[in-house]
Amino acid sequence: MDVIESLKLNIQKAFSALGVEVSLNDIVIEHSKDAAHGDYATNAAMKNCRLLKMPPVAVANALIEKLDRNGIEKIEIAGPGFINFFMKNDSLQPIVKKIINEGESFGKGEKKNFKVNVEFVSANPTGDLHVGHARGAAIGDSICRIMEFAGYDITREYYINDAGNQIDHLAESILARYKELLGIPAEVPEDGYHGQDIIYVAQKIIDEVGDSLLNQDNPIPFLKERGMELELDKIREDLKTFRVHFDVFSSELKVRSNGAVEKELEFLKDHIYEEDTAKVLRTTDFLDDKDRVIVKSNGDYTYFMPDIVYHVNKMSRGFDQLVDVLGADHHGYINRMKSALMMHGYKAEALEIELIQMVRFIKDGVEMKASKRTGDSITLREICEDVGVDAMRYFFAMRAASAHMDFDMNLALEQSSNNPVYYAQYAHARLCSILEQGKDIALDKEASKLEKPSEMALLKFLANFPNVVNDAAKERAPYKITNYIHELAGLIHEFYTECRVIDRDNIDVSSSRLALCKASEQVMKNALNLIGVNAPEHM
RNA sequence: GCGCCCGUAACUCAGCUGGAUAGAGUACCUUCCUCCUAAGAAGGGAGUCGGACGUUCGAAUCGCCUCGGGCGCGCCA
Repeated sequence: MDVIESLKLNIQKAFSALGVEVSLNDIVIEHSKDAAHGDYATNAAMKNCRLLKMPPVAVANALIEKLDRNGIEKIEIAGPGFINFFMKNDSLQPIVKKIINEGESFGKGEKKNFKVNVEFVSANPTGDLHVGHARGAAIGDSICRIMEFAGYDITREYYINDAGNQIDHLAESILARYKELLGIPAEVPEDGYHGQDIIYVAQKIIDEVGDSLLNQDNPIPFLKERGMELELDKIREDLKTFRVHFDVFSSELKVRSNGAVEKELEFLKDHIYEEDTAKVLRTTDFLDDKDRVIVKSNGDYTYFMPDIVYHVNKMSRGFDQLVDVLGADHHGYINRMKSALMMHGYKAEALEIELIQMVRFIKDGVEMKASKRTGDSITLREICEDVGVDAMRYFFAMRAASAHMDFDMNLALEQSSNNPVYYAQYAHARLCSILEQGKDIALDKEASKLEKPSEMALLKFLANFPNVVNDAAKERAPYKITNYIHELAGLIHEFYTECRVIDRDNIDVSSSRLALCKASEQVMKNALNLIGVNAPEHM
């Protein structure tokens, strides 16, 4: 059991001895920010003073009379009623052994037997992934890594909107480029795609089938299918570079096949009314503030209709929860989709939507507008080449998804050494270097010689990693991992500065410190992996 | 007009299930490499936590109001 858990139990028992039962969840142990406040502190006395009908400080005094002093050096009452714990060194040292033994599993949560489907990116296969997709990809993938590590059963899913008319526009655009490349005058339609990648696709098709399409009455169906495949291939390639993989690619066409939409309409009929000749879904019966048209007067479906089918399809595959990672401009969509699922008897919580706020890319003080249509968008590929995948992923994982963010291109492009990702990676590389040089010295897994402030601070922080993982998973908040990484790097650098690790005249201490290096290196690597950033051994 | 997100140091942002002196990076100013990676460390200046009221032992954090910025509110996708 870790130190924090045992402190909680200790306090709970003390409350019992005073005749009050307090839930473990109501006892909060926090790391003291200031060393003068000890190693750990609790506000339990203040929080529960009403139960005992005594002033906070009196409760604190009564509590500490009842506390078990095992492993505790000193207990103090401070301020308005905080109880500060000063731990004995040997109650903090055992974490080193635990980390080294568990290795890359340290921090993993228990299997939760809870299946979650996370859908993210889902960019239309009509052009290269651009930089606007990057944040969603980085955060979506990090959420998956963190939740998986915390013990959830995760399926990563990409939804391909291959049924809409954007695929027609794609085919027409490719056809125009195809003709151009063959020397036949043609123009990309106004509402088509004007990006460079379309020319690439057209060339690829020429390589495959030559000019044979010119003789066909209607080459559009072929171009739709082949063009989409080629676009998807590029997207998969870019995602791979970005260290993102998907378990499932779902096709809208497939989801809609076999009359699935008609069946869904039939299922929903009690919630549908007609207005003129359109069909409207009464989502206001649930969470929405407005009813939604699902079948237009002309008989076409609105985009909402197949999306309902898709979400019901996902639920029917046995997931306990769906998570959609969407751009913040989709927030109006949350309640209508939840409402539709509730018509199927699912709880509102069955679907959670993670909104990703817009990123502004600033270069030379001017915002760069990324547009797929105009062709002058910045692609994910080129920015990864310039900035590097590590920096991109770290940067995006650094901020809460809900926060608007500015991406300073100049900083990212010109001064990569200023990027905080290097601070963390450098800490890792330093440790690796020391471990390499001290590899002939046996590690003292008991870490019995650790006592310096920077050593003890590091120990406490390492021990907290599993809690941080759990919290980040529960909140679907990768930035909490990134914050942890940053702070851990700081503690490692402080330790490095204060404590000379390899000292051939003092092998005992070296041995303990090397074990601490190993444990710190392991936790740093585990944490970086959760946000998809490499932990280099040399820099 | 209605709804969602945001407003914290010069800049970019943490901190928000209420807790001790509000933090980090960048930028600026001092120090520190005969010694395991100076892509580092130590220290300094920098704040009416947008504003007002309320809830209470205690509010950056919760509630209401208000101001400012972004985004939604289609028989578009």
